[in-house]
Amino acid sequence: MILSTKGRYGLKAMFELGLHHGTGPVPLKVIAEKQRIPENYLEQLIAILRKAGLVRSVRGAQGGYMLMKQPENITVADVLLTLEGPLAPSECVLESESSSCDNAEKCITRTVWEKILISIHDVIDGMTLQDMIDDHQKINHTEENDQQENQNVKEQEMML
Amino acid sequence: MILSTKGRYGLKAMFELGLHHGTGPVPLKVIAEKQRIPENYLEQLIAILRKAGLVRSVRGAQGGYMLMKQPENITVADVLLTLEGPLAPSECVLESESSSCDNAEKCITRTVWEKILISIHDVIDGMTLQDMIDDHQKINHTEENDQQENQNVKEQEMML
DNA sequence: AGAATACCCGAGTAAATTTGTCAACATTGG
DNA sequence: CCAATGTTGACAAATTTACTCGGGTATTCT
Ligand code: FES
Ligand code: FES
Repeated sequence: MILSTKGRYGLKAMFELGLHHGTGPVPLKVIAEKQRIPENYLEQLIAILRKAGLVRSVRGAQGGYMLMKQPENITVADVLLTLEGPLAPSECVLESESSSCDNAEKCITRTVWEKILISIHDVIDGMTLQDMIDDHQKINHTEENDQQENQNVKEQEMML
Repeated sequence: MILSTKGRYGLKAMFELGLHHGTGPVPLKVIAEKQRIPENYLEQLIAILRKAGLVRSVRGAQGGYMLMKQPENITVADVLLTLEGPLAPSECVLESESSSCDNAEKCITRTVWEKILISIHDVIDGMTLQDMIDDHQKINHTEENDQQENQNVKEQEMML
């Protein structure tokens, strides 16, 4: 398994915030309950997201968290990279440390890691919270008005 | 970082075996030295690969390891999945346990993990050891002589 | 003002995983 | 036989994960 609970919980939490976007702050307890995340743990995760500028907080009674930007301007990559760090399969495909491996120019496995990295980023860079919300709406009730470009949905059953 | 050293060392080792394919068994010590892998550790890894039917061993003096199949019939996925287990970003996209998550109908993050999984498999299923060997030959021919300071940062930009 | 609500922060920690190391043994070639 | 090499299982340090806990601070409601 690739991701830790940080990334998984974090994306769930951000999605939950996206659902309530524009309707005031959402208390941590609500996020934790709805997405079934240990509240004390989520506290830590959302602190990271806050410091990264993805969410902002409102203190005091009736406070909570809200998205800092519009859901269409927050990508899955923003969330996952913030919480998990680089999703590179190996050190040598990180920008930070390009000289960690000794014979990088001859190491052919490096090109494998690069291709995996690019492939992952194709997915997570190209998907925003708004895309997730749209998918969710479409699944929950498939009537409604909106007829816009079907960009990436491929009608796979989401079970149940 | 996604992969552990198991997968990284393992793919290096398999690549090394691919280079020597058809020329008799390669001792563990040679693989370890050429790919700079702790020999005692590689011992464990190659045992896994042997049990998975990817390599076979020749005991005794002048013994060593060799690929069980042709390099073009061994994919990167074969190696990585053997050593790392499923590369799924989350439990819920494993065939083994599809009902592990309780409210899968509301969970839109699952589709994200599915897309990442598919994307990774597009890469690793479609690449064989022979592909890696071919790439290696090509690189050695083009920059045969000198060891230049290469900036691979350019390739990072491609992933957008 | 005072109480309730809710974020903020740093410590601690048990369990799991990773990344090896080591020793004894089995097999083969010369 | 002897040396080279694979086979196996045990052990363990270091790191990471996935939390828990306790006190502190800011804000709002009455
Ligand atoms: S593993 Fe990093 S360059 Fe080969
Ligand atoms: S995380 Fe598994 S279904 Fe949502």
